Amino acid sequence: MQFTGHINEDVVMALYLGNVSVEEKQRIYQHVAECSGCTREFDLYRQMLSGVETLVKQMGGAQHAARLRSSIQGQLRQRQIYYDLFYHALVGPVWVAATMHGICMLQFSEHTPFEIEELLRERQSEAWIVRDKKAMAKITAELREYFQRRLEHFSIPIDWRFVAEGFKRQALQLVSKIPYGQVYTYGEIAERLHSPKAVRAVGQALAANPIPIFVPCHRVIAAGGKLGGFSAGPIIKRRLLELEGVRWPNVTRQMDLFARWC
DNA sequence: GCCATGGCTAGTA
DNA sequence: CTACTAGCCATGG
Repeated sequence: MQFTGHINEDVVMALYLGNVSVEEKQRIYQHVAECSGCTREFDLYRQMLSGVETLVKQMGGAQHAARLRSSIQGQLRQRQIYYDLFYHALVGPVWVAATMHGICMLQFSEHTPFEIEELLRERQSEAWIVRDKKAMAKITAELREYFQRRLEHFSIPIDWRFVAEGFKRQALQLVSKIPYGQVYTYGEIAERLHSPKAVRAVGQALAANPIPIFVPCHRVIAAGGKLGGFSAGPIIKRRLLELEGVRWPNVTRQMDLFARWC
């Protein structure tokens, strides 16, 4: 067993089974004490394992241990959220986070890792949150390609559990289908949600988009070719549209300059 | 339930 | 063109 810096299943299992040297054990415990993420995580593992012990005793055999172990690992994976920092000159620093179900958050502007973990924990209090460059590599790679204009469609699914059900989710799911480089107005989104007058509500829903870029709310603009708002500010919205090659009309031009879908 | 708040819009001046 | 309205409606306190 090699301790690589953070608590994971292998580390905990090794401790549990006694497969670590005394020095290594000390090193691990010291790290757990210093790293808030690991403290929390280690505690959860410990609770789980004590539960397992009880179960094993009750079931009267170690032969069940393997099955339980894999079942626990499955559950752990379900609660895991990985995150990492991405940077591009066009948008500055960006935090991205994902679960086993897909990408769940993208935050513009600078935050400390601690703040990002807080944000994630607000949305999923039971999550085990780990900064992991490797686990996020596919996502950051696709982002990089997107900003190099070499990628128009992300292959990573979206974890919709982080978006409230109902109108908000409907709006964002619809927006997620707008193709690269095309734009829609708030009114048109409202129409397609069968409540043509809910334009402001659409704005509210988009304002609460936890995953901009992946859910391309920047492709929704105001009526008459106006830019409309953006949670991270109009400059970034405009840059994203320009990156995607959207022809920017001045206000005198007609809406039909925009490409359409449907 | 009531009220305020928006990444809005269409109409009018 | 801009500026100001009065509607509108899903949320959150």
